Amino acid sequence: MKRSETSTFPAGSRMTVQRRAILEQLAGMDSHPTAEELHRELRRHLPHISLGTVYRNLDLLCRAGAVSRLDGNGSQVRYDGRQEPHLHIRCEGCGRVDDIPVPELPALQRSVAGRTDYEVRGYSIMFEGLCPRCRRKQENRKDRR
Amino acid sequence: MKRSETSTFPAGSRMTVQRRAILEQLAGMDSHPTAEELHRELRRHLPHISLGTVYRNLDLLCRAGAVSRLDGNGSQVRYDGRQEPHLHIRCEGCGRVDDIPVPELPALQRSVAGRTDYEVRGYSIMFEGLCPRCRRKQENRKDRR
DNA sequence: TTTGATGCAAACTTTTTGCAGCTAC
DNA sequence: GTAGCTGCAAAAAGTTTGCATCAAA
Repeated sequence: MKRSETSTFPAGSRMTVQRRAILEQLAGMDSHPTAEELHRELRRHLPHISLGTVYRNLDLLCRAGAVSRLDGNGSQVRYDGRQEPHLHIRCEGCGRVDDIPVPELPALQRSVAGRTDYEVRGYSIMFEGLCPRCRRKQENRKDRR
Repeated sequence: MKRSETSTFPAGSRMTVQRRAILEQLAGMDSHPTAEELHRELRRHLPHISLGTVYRNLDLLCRAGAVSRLDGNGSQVRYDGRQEPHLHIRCEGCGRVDDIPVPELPALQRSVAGRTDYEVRGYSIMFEGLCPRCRRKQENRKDRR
């Protein structure tokens, strides 16, 4: 989710080896990993890091505004370390999620704020479609028939 | 999720008492119920309808395009029977989800389609904020301090 | 030294699934 | 009569949590 407000890292929290690794791993991946994917990658250098620790840190980082949570049609939540306003598109074929930068998002947010009595704080936009690779696969399947 | 394509009800599927009830119940609720809320309501007239049946039907109706699935920051999925292009806003205080009609959505979809190699099929937009009631609650809490 | 964080495993919540019997067509 | 659908219950999938121990500040 994109947040309009700026938020601070929780006071009194400690920078542990695991927390730093999670932050760096997230920053270094341009995909949008699930907690389990992240855990699998992290274990290559920290073989004993637990899935619970990954979840606890992701939760803390989300609340701190350093990471956003991408819920979508999948069953698992995905996490995103980027902060600039952008939206997401999920492939219905393989489940991958890509970023799309779109300049009209701030205008959309203003428009929404003007049409509701809610205090608008942020948003999460997920498009759905077929990625180029899955499009090709589908074409091939059609041709074979 | 809003779909751009028109979709047909699955061929060979049967209109059972339970399926009709689910469709009618969804159409009659302007909230966006979870599977469990729907199940609870449905049981008032069909005391033996099972949660599994509700899930199976919601899944079928989603694939048919008659219903859309609202994933958001909550743990449970919510379902929406409306078909016109609109977006959603979830209250961070109480979890309720409201609709907001926004005229710029088709333009946004065109813009996205022009910026990606995906075949764009639909979208799901969730804003986050505080509903008027929860805003008031928060104000009161501040005043008391 | 203090207390926030971790690893582990168990618990929990939500959703899916197998199966025998039922019913729409 | 056929095969799609149902209720029930068990299983699966994903996430959270309790607790003893560890380690950052």
